Amino acid sequence: MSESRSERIPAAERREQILDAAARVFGERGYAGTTTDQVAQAAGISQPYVVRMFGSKEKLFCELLLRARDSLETRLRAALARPEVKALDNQGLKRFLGRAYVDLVGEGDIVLPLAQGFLLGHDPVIGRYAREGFLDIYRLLRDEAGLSPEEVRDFLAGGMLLNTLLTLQMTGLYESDETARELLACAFGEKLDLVVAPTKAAP
Amino acid sequence: MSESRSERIPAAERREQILDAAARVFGERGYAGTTTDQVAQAAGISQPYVVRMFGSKEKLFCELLLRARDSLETRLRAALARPEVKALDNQGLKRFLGRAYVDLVGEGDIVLPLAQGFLLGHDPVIGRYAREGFLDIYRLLRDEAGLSPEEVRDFLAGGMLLNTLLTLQMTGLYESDETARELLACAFGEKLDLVVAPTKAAP
DNA sequence: GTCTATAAGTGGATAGAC
DNA sequence: GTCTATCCACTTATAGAC
Repeated sequence: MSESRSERIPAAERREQILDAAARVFGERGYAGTTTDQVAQAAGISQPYVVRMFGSKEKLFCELLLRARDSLETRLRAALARPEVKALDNQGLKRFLGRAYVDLVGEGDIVLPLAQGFLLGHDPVIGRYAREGFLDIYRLLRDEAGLSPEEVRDFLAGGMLLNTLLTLQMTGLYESDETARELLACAFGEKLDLVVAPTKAAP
Repeated sequence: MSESRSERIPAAERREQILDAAARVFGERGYAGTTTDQVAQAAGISQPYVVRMFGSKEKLFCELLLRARDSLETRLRAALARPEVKALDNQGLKRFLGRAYVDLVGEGDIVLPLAQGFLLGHDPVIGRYAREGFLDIYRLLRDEAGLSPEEVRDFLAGGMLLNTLLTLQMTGLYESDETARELLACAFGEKLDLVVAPTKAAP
């Protein structure tokens, strides 16, 4: 049923598996709160292999940060390139990009490591990475989307709230707590079911 | 010059000292990223004493969460009780409360543990505390301040952005990075100098 | 490409002296 | 009220076999 030794798989592919697993675990438990062994178990391999593949826990996390930032930037640029956006004013554009962000969030745990990274300002290496990533997104929204600083601020603020609700696992209270339900509905809007009833596509 | 053994001080007072120190350290490094020894050093006492005083690291952190929530609620209620607020519409009220929040943030590191707690949704005990605290604030803003769910959402979103900029230590880039300067100015507004040039009052 | 074994270090908590 | 000493569990990382 379960094999104690993993199938032999090309390194590049295994690397992606580990990154996926790591994004989930780090996204949920944070950098310091996650052990390399938890990542290994989530990826179905041994702990030393995780370390060997990325050199260190820190490097693995930085990799995650880069990946999350790239996904986000790619997604935002794709949204900006759509024809509908021509017809939108900045207010409408902000909403449109906001929906694109929620879509990305709902698709998996790619962005939560970013949210966790934002708490690591004190760390000499990860902190620098995280600040750079944050400012990159800021500039993208300002220069490529053409939003004013205030509009960018409001967009980012909304994103931070969504991140917080997710890492708080407020979504778990949706059924049982009326206040939570109201807040979640208001924050996620029409995209609510992406986070309260995460659809696992059939394989 | 420095005494290796601390002065003998009443427990209640020592308790406050430890809580202050712990708020700083936990606020900066997060729950898992902080050791009880770091707290002890910040408070100028021995590590076992910290544990003994609060029973465990977890209980100490929960205490911090409660304290931060109380401070925040007290501050918001005080703001709501001021005479000027009568003349404000909801938009103005939101801004007024926002300034009250920044004041509290600028006064010390009382609220950052809250921000760190919001990342601990996965933890069975701390997660519950943090969610409850978050919903408490939500209800206060909705029921006592009379804001609509959307207005509360926007207020909270703004707060989450401020928290993020703080824990990211973006303020450290104020001098050197133009983008960071623009973003910080936009996010903190007139209260900017509370966070970029923290004034330590002379004793 | 992947594992087992393990070294080396760290951290929370307890016991007991003063 | 506060410390020193210390235990034990856990964690990252390395070595080396297969």
